[in-house]
Amino acid sequence: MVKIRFPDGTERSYPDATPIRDIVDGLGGRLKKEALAAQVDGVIKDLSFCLKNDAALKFLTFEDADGAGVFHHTSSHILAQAVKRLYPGVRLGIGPAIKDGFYYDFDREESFTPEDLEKIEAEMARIVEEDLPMERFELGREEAIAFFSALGEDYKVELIRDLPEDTIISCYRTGEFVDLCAGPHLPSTGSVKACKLLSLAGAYWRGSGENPMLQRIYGTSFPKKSLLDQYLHRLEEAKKRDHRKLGRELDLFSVHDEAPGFPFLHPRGMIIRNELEKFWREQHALAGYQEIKTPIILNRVLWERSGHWDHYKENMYFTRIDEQDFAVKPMNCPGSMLLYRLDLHSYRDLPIRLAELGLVHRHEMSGTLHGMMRVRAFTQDDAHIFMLPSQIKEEVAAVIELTDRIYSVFGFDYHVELSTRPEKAMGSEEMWELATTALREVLEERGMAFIINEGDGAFYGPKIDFHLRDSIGRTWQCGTIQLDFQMPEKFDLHYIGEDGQKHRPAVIHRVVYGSIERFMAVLIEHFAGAFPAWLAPVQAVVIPITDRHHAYAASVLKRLREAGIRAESDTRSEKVGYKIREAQLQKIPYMLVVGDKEAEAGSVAVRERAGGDRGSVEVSEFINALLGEIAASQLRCPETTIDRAL
RNA sequence: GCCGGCGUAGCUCAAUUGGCAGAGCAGCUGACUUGUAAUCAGCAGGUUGCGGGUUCGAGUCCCAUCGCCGGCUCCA
Repeated sequence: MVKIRFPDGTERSYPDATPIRDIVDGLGGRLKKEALAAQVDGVIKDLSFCLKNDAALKFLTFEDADGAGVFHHTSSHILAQAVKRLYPGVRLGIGPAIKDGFYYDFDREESFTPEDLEKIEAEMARIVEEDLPMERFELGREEAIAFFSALGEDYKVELIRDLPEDTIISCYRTGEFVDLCAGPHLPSTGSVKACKLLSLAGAYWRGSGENPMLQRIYGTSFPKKSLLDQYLHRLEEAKKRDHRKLGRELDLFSVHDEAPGFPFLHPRGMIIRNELEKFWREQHALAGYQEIKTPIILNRVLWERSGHWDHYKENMYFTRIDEQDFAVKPMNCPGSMLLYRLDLHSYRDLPIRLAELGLVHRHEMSGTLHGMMRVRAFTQDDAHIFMLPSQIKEEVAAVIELTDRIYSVFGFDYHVELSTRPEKAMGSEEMWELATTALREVLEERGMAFIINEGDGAFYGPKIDFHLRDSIGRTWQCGTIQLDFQMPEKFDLHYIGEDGQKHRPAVIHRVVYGSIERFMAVLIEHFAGAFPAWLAPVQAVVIPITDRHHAYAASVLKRLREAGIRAESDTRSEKVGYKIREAQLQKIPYMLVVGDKEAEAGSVAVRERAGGDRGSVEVSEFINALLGEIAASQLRCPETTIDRAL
């Protein structure tokens, strides 16, 4: 007998080698129908898995992220099987579950077309209809290689050869189709009721540009058609928040064929940007930063010294001035280093925090450009912190706090990644180890969740990255904290220590917004264009009912503007409904309707963007309320910031 | 940069097997003087991304190029 413990704490005994499926069938209820797989002592297993030892057992349904993963993974096998049936010569790459779906990579001479996808979808439906059981079996290493070699599946053979020696090599069979796979899987193909292939894309084998490019088919699947429809609807809704669409509709920015990757900011977009910068300057002054500005074009010699010439040249733009080579800066650090080096620094002066809203240019590959999210010129809200080695952890922690505070004003959720030494790196292994450990310790001491991004550090040091989510769930790196022992060496920076000797300072490179352009893009999608009043390009619009109210409207507008409120008046000869509709579509926070009653009472009839008609109030009352709202929403001057600066 | 898809009026989209480039919204003009999400009428708007080719004839087919979209790679 084996003793099985369930999540609710109950325990039951079953005969040795009872398949999990029998247990769930015995329990009956909702789970009997919905269980897709199970966690045995935390390890995900097929329902056909036989329990031979005492264990904690948790059933997984589509509601569980792991359960959905199993469901999608099985869907990807069905996709591969359908493709093999329709196009027998195709060789298989890999086909994992991903967030909200799955993909499979195929190697085929001809390109798949959208029509092919329809055919494949239809064949997948047939495989689901056939309700083929998913049978797991294991092969020895040589057996497996022989098996997939015979099938001509060279990529699978390559995968097997690269598996660690002690790996159990398992395969799953559905009807005539067998795929190399660690599993687990659904018991059969029948439960994948609703399946949709979404897109087609090229993808390098094993993610390396050196390798051949395969054709990747993306899809998603659900246990019910209604869930699929819901998902597709959600996707449609999310696309309406796309910053490129809202940027045009709200007249915030544009991109032009004449300048790919270099967005133009319109007057309304500029207001948002200026508000962001204003807020940023306040926060950084409080946190003890000083602002500088360094040149955009600097001599080649500087870039050779900093290492950019060797490590970053392919991303840089160059020019010649008076027969000398210059480069347009892709980063702000070298300029900042020059400034630090200008003076002699005492250990008592450290840390020195030099902040710069620096415009950098990078030659990004054309295929990667994306609205304002990924561009070729952007402004980093940069800062370089020069400090004693003993101050590293404290300063890193302070930057994390500042970032968290600023993000929280916007209501962003974010996740954190720690990126380690890349292949093309400067400096010794020991230095990297030291720097990486310091960053890791700060994160751990603060109890922050983070994932490790192996080999993704900057060429001069490891980094902590803050990622924000766009409207359709893609994440974009915004804030980053990079620890650097290289630039101080390269630029021979030093400070005079207590002992009167020269010592090497450590440097942190950091950004909070990341790039103001990208941050604005994320912001637009986050608020779906409906900005809080402090950021809204137009905070209030006055709507006179008829021409005879224009004079009063003008007087209200004047008072609003004198109070520092960004306001406009809509004096077109249109009906109130028309003007309101327009203002709603422009997502203006407040609409102030003025007619006879208001003109007489010196009031405005307030309509809130979100809340609708709020009735009439005195003009001064409205102004005070709005100014109060603006001040409150920025949560300025929290005590912790002031403490730190002192 | 690579793979696939797409470029028609300011925006959203039509145009049959290759056969006269069109609609709504926005814009302009006029009328209407309006009380919380679209008043009516008229006018104007185009070298179909750009450049070649096939054809009696190309928005439509072919080639090349630029840009955009979705991915891959890379990155703030």
